[in-house]
Amino acid sequence: MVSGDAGRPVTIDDVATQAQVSRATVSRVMNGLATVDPAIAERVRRAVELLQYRPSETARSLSLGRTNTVAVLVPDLANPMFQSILRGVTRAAAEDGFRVLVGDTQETPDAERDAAIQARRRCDALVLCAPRMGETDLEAVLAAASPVAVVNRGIEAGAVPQVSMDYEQAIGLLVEHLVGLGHRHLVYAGGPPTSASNRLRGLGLDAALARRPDLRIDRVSVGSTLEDGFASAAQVLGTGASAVLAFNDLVALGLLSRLRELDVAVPERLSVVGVDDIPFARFSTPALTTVHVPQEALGVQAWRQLHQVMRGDGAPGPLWLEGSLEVRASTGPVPA
Amino acid sequence: MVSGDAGRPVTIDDVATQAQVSRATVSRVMNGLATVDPAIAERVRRAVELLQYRPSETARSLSLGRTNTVAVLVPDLANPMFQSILRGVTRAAAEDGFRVLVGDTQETPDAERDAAIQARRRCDALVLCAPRMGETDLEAVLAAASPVAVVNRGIEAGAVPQVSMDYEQAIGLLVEHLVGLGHRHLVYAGGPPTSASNRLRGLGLDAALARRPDLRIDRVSVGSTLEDGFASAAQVLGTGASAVLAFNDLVALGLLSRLRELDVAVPERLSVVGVDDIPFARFSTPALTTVHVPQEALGVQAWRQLHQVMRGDGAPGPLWLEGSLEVRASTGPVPA
DNA sequence: TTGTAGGCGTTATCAT
DNA sequence: ATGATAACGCCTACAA
Repeated sequence: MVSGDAGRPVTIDDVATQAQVSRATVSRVMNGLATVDPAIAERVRRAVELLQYRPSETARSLSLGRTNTVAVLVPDLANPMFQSILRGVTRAAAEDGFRVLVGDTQETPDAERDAAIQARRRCDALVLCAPRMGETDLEAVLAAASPVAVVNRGIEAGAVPQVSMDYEQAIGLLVEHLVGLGHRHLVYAGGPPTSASNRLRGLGLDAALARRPDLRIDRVSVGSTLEDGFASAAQVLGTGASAVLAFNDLVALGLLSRLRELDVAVPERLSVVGVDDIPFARFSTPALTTVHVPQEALGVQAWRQLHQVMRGDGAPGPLWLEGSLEVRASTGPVPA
Repeated sequence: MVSGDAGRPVTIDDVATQAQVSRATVSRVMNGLATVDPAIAERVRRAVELLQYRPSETARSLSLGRTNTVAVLVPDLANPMFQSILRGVTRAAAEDGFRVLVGDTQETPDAERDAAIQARRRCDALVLCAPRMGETDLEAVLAAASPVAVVNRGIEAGAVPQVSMDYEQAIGLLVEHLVGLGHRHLVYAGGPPTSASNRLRGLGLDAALARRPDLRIDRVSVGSTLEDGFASAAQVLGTGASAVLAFNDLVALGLLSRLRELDVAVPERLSVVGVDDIPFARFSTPALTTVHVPQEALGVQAWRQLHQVMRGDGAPGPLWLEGSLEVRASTGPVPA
């Protein structure tokens, strides 16, 4: 696709002619293959330089049967979470000489299946981030688009590489922290009902309740954005809880903003925690207590697992990444 | 790359055999080309369905001479600005049937040139976001990788599609706003010296000074991140200015966080403004006065211009997008 | 309307 | 060590 001065792309044939050798030799030089007479190799290199020859990746792909490209499909490119995962995959894949083709399904589960199959036609592998599609479609995609790695959607299938954040554990850390501060009545400001990661958080709450029967945890459905958090204040305060577990940091920060408007002192009257540890969490007022989630690592590990499968080194088991508690100023002792 | 049950990818030949027709006919049916006998077309479609045939995009690309893919190169995938641009390009390009290959040069100007040429080999076009490379390299890339669109780097070259944010105008809006509140001594917390957009902001300051000779604007070099803003408090306060213009919202919010720790009342003692209107600007304490920048539109317009050139409809002139003032709570009258 | 054959640019096999 | 030649999978004149 890169053209010379004439406008017509310069091909391997042009170089061969210029250097007075065969295409095969040019190819060998370009790929550093086999042993080529140094003098001839030099002649070829000069011709390459002279003509500004760049091999066609498309032709190479066709001949080699691989594109050295991996597709990453996310539900929403605007979500900081998926941006981080995308960055992780991009950087990790680059280390192995792979490029990334990005697809954004814009939160329309119906489009995911086709988008996945479609993306896969041009790439050697696929990373599926938090797919929203149904179980049946997902299985079909996993079969049709293999090799595929799945991020943040716990699935049963054994042979497919997958890496997920252990939100159940994350919630456990937060509940323990709050309990340690004396809180006994909590409220969970939940995320999208269809989200697999929201389900995991719910399991974390269940586990916490099982451990501490004296605990009360109300659950309200809020959403996943700053706006959702902002709008949830009344609902959250209505429960009378002394601490709120937000679905994520965005919700927590949105809520914090509204609480300040309402003159609800945090953490004196209400403790607030989030999940993710996005960069802003440290800079809010008050700074947000949260669980640090290695988002970019999710992408990195997804690629590593995928690459392992592509090399034929067998399928690794599901990988669960754990978070760590970041105690900041938004949590404090339960009000007397 | 999608394989049938046998493991071997199913090709157009397999379908032709199955449907008892020639490859050409299968191709025609797949592309809805020409007029094919309905009965035969149906036979082909059944064969396609039966064999789960998916044409090889690679082979199509080689034959057609285009990939229907555009590369987007950004200095840093972690920067919210570039994420928005990427999203804009991805969505706009998708409407025209194009996919996006993303590249992250990780803020290493030396890597940009090769990355650009490299990315372009697999794609039909290239979007260069705020390239950090030198003028010479840039011109070389523009020539070698055409068609290229450039975002947020004002360049002289006339024929290349480019769209940039008019930061000069943005700064003008902010200065006028502050002047209207009575401020006469401002400080600019500047961004990276090599950044073209930082230079534009400087021009905005110059223009404002030209309009209002009674104004004093100190300039300090701060950076572009939350951390940079946080760390700049002493430097900023040291100037004695009554209002600070931050390079962007990140810097402004980081500064806000630190000012709160220092018990410097905003806006009572110091007014603070940013640039970008990132989602958080609305939710900080106090909410940040800033200029709304249509970041995603930058990406959308870049694609539109690029696509126009690719269609041979001629090169559009440079496009400058303008921001709009968002007055919030972080600015107020100059202290008595 | 359908089929035949050549070409897209590269790599890889096999002679030489 | 080098050069023909045949893939790779698809599209598209051109011929029938």
